[in-house]
Amino acid sequence: MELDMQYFEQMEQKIPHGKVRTRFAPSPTGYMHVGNLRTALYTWLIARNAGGTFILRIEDTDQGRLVEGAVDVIYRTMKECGLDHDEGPDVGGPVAPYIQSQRRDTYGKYADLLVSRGGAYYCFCQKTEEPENADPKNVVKHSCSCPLLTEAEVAEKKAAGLPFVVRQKIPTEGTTTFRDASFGEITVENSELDEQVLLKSDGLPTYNFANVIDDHLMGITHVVRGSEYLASAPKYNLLYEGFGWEVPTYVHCSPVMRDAQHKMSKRHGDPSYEDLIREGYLTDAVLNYVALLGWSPRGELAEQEFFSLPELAKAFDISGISKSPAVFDIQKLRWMNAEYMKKLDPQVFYTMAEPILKKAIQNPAIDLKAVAALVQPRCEILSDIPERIDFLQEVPAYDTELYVHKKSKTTKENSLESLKAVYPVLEALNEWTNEALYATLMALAEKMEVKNSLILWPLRVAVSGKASTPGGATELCAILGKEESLKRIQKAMELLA
RNA sequence: GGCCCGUUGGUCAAGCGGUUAAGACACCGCCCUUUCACGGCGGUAACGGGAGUUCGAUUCUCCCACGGGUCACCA
Repeated sequence: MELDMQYFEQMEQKIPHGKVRTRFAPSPTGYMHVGNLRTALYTWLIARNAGGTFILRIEDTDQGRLVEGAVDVIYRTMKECGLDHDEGPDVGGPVAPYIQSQRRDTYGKYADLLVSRGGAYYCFCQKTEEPENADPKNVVKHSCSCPLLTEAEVAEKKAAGLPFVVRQKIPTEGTTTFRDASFGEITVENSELDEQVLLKSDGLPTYNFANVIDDHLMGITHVVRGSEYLASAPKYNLLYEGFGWEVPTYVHCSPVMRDAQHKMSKRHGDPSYEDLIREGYLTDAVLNYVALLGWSPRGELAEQEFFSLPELAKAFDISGISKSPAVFDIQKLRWMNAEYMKKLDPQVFYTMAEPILKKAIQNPAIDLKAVAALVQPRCEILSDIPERIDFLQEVPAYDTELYVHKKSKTTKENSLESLKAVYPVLEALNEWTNEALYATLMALAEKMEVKNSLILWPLRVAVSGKASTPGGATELCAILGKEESLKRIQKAMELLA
């Protein structure tokens, strides 16, 4: 077999050296898992922290799983999150192409190279049947006589058009050791390692092979990935050794769990990044939360909870990555999201809330900006808004028991009396602002010699029909306007009578 | 089942041989108050178990238990 050594030389020459280079290499599934997002974030952070290069590579070697438009989801998500890449399919780069399906020839050539170096062999055996139904207690490693085939026999079979795969050759004795940046040194017996397929019969590489080739040819210095690959890492090391290449730094990350024993999964209805955004979470909050889910800052920053992306880039260090799986706590994310919402510039918040407000409130007399200001500190996620403000559109049917409040010492009876006293006073009020309303009602309370709450509680219930509202009685009246407020008080009095 | 990895309160976690074992979310209580919320203050709650090593182990070693990962021509 003839090998084009010049080709390999050319490829080697393209590889950039001397700088940290990381890559996020998703396979296009159509959505971004929270775990994936975290891996992408960490990978980006390692590059940015070191002033290195961040690369986006698409791993689409499984032709049976192609999903329409899935690559766009990746671009959009990365962009939205601010995880910009320096090299990738869309922006190009020195080691293009960045889509694995377009690198098909490369893998084939390197597979041949590895065979010639004794690290792999052509295998003409039949496809392994139904791995899912196999008895896990009785798994057998692949073993066949194909490695014994002479070069002439191989050429003959190939010429005859027999389908074949390329399999990795594993030493029968000894051990293989590799080092992971967070897990440390791990050693396994070579006899435990399977002679895995590197090149499939369709000519495309398996993930295991494509990764090693691409990571090397792209000059990747830090390989960041999920810990599910920890067990196969020794095989990658053998591959690097087989080629005579330098092994990159591995950074394996433990999974994000939905509970103590299950990973987050789309199948179980756990939210993906897009789902969270659709539910009204803020990208920055999600990123902040996810960053701290499995990583924590050291030293001075150990107490800090809020990090912007640049702050994370500055603070990030691999040693802070946790080895054990972390349970995703939506409650804490909600809290963090609420904190981000509160800090938002009111104008920005309004822009985000506007479509929701418009949908919930059709009454043109209501100032949506005022509503936004009221609701901003009182919702944890954007989608909380409708239920908080629906009463502005229409008073919901409510139980008059709402008027009974121990702390305010209100009863249905004294509430009715309060409202009766309030109505004419407000009817006579011309300046319809929160301040004027407040001052007026305070004066009324003083005159009647009752506690503020005896007046304000019934009024708030009367205009909202709710036990809990964003803002107090006078704020609500101010927003509703005089006519609507009086109408609602009138109705409430009828209800109480 | 083999191999690999992990194990600090309900959750995220700090700790890297000597600490009253941080902090955050959640929960509970109190205060503030124009309800709820916000805010302030405080509280409940943890080193999986057993042997070592050591003057001293949450920190180091080993065993066990539990949990996870992996064992595909999927990534």
